[in-house]
Amino acid sequence: MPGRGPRASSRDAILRVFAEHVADRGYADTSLGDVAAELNLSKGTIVHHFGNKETLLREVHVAYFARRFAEADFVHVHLADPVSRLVAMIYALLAAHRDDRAASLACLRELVRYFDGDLTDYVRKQRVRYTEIVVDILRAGVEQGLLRTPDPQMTALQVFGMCNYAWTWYRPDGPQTVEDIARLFAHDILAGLVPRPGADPELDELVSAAIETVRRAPGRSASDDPGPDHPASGHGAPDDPTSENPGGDRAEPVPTAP
Amino acid sequence: MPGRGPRASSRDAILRVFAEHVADRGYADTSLGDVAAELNLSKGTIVHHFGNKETLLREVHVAYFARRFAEADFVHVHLADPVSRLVAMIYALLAAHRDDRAASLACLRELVRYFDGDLTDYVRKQRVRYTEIVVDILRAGVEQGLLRTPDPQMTALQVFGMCNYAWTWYRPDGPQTVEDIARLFAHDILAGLVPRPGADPELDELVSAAIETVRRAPGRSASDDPGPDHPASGHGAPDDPTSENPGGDRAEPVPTAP
DNA sequence: TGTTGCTGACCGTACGAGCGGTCAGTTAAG
DNA sequence: CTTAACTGACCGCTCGTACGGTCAGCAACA
Repeated sequence: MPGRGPRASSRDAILRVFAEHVADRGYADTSLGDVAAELNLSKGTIVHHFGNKETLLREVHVAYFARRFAEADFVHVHLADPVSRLVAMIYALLAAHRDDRAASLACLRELVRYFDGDLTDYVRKQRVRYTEIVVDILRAGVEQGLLRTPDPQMTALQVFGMCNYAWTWYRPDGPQTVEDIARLFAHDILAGLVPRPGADPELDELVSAAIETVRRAPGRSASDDPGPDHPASGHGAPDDPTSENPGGDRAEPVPTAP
Repeated sequence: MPGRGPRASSRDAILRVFAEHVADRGYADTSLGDVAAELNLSKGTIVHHFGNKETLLREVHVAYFARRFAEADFVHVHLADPVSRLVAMIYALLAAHRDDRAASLACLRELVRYFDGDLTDYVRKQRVRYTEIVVDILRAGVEQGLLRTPDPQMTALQVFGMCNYAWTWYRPDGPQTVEDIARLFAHDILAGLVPRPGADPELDELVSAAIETVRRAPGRSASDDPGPDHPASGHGAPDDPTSENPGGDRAEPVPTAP
């Protein structure tokens, strides 16, 4: 127990346990009382720190996407060609299931809560921005003749689906490692399931190399590593979390996924 | 209002409205009182018919899978080769988002409730069986040299993911039709995103033909058509819904998805 | 050095709303 | 008359939230 620590802020701990509960039970079935009890805190303390339950979920979500954006930045810095970047994004999305489990599941389970304007527009912007990163990769690949798709937006949703749906079946102690899964998914979607005579072995190497690049990224494997302070570089978070887009229209012209 | 109809069983109406509420709000946030009010019924009536809330969800789930199994039967009867069958299954899964919206969303949203033994083993068996249908198609394709994947089980999960995740972004009034989406997804996963010189145009025809076959299936377009009484043919439901597998182990060796 | 006063993390209780579920009774069809 | 759909009041419970109060640490001041 924190034992009324000397200014020991319980914020992070509350956020962590709350995310775990949401990941395991879902938002509606997560009780603040249970979270408080697990931390030997009073329910009132949680309210003191965050105000209400919804804010907790929002903070989990914002932090999760900050980590994903930092990851995307890393990918763009260390990998140049669109195909490698796409593989890396697939791997990153799948690896989050293992390395950022609680937040990943919490966000994916409760994803639908961000549709009806329940949560801040900032969260919506994060989702749109993240989707655009992958769409841009696909579009660049098509322009360079390295990829082929008549609708990058739609294909991005396909990629998000095959990765994000993993939360329903992926288990860290399963037979396949995340790297195995990423390699298979990337190969399937890049080379296709229909075999062709002139299948180039270079593709397998490219896939493995891209995965390895991200896997060896600094600040990995430490599961409770909150990641670098996500410097506001290329794909940094849009605007500011505190500013409530005034008069922002609720219409969502382009579907987003992650 | 049904006006205390002549033996007019409200069962189906309750099930329908309940599924819609779960699809829109999720199971935990669905109130039996709200469902009853929408039907001008008393909450007690719902309990009278179904016993409790969990049973309602289970019945929605069982009915949903019965429809999917009937669909899979149709596919196997009318399409012979594994590639066409795979395309048809992709299309069927996507089309359910449009033609069987409420039940699809309800099942996909609350999918995770079937992991911890909350619901009957029968529901679990349905999921496993459905997964096996697609795995078998993939395996047959590999054996006949028409498909290539080192791990049919994993690839099946990939396919389920890209289809089922559509519930998070698909809107019936969106720019693309379900047929467009299915065609794109099928082509992407079959031919791959990396273009190859000798891309055969036959594949596009095969994809379109398979989709068209399922689209023209009898008993379609009538949205509230409960479908044929899913005759217990090849892929019929496993065992009996009422029999509670005694001593069934909770272990789920192979992950399932839909 | 002693004291004073402020800040903020934290507690404990209370409250009101809403939930799933119960049950005795009513109504109408067969 | 029997049966079953249905009602509406009711119970027990859980939850999010509100709020008054406690106490440790710290800084300013005498």
